[in-house]
Amino acid sequence: MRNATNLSRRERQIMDVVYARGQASAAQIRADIPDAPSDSAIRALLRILEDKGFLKHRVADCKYIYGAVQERRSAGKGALNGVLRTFFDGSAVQAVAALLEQRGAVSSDELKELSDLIADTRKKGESHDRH
Amino acid sequence: MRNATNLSRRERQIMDVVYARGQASAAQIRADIPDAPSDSAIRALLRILEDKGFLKHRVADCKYIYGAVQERRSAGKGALNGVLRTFFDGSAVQAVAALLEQRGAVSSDELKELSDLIADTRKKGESHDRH
DNA sequence: ATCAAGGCGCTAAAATATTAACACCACCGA
DNA sequence: TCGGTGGTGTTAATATTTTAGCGCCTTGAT
Repeated sequence: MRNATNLSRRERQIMDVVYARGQASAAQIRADIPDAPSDSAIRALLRILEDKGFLKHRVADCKYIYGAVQERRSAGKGALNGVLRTFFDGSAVQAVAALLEQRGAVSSDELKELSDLIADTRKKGESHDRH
Repeated sequence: MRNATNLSRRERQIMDVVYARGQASAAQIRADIPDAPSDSAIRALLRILEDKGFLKHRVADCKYIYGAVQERRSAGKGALNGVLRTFFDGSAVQAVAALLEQRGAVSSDELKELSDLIADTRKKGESHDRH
């Protein structure tokens, strides 16, 4: 019961909302879950997730504001790698291809950014090799 | 109880194995789950997933071989988009950046492929715009 | 001061998910 | 023929998850 793959359905829903929003109160989380249960049910889950070490809270304006313990970007990398492993044979190229083939999913501005990003990375890789 | 986000923990583990392998027997699935329960437990889950419409099976060599109903690539796109939404503000660029910044995650050959892929996509986008 | 509203934790009940035990069948080798 | 092995389904027990109810506290308005 340590890593994120062992979360129950409701626990996952809540973690997803917290990550998507950055941080959130119980009421906000409830609002973002389509078939959400009662307020106290949400709060019970929040306490459980805090016990398990996935969430932490701070008090602001007399409310608990919850945030994830693991950084968003780091959790995102983990999730991304999981998807790559399960659906794309671990291949970033295949995954990006799938993304690009969805018409309109990536704008031409974004394509330019991607292009630059990869060019930069290649440049750095070369200099690193030389070194 | 219709879409993939509503699966229980075991159900998810099994679907992941099936997608990762393409198709699998009960025994193979069991082998790929680290803390797997008994054989009959796995088979019970498999029948449940089939009832729910996520899996189908065929008989080969006196065994049931399970495969996903939704195509791998399509399910992969769904999963990818979910991760983008939750962790990367829906931005493909951010996600690819996260991927690239993991040292060694993407080889220089792969970088070249990505570069070509994006160049192609940009080219097609242009011609489509003109049309 | 009193009352309502909104937040919180605790707890036990209800609902689900997970599991193993058992029964059945086909095949194979002794 | 007679086990043993390796498949399968069904079922009922067990464990976990999910939930609402209740009581407490604080705040703000009457």
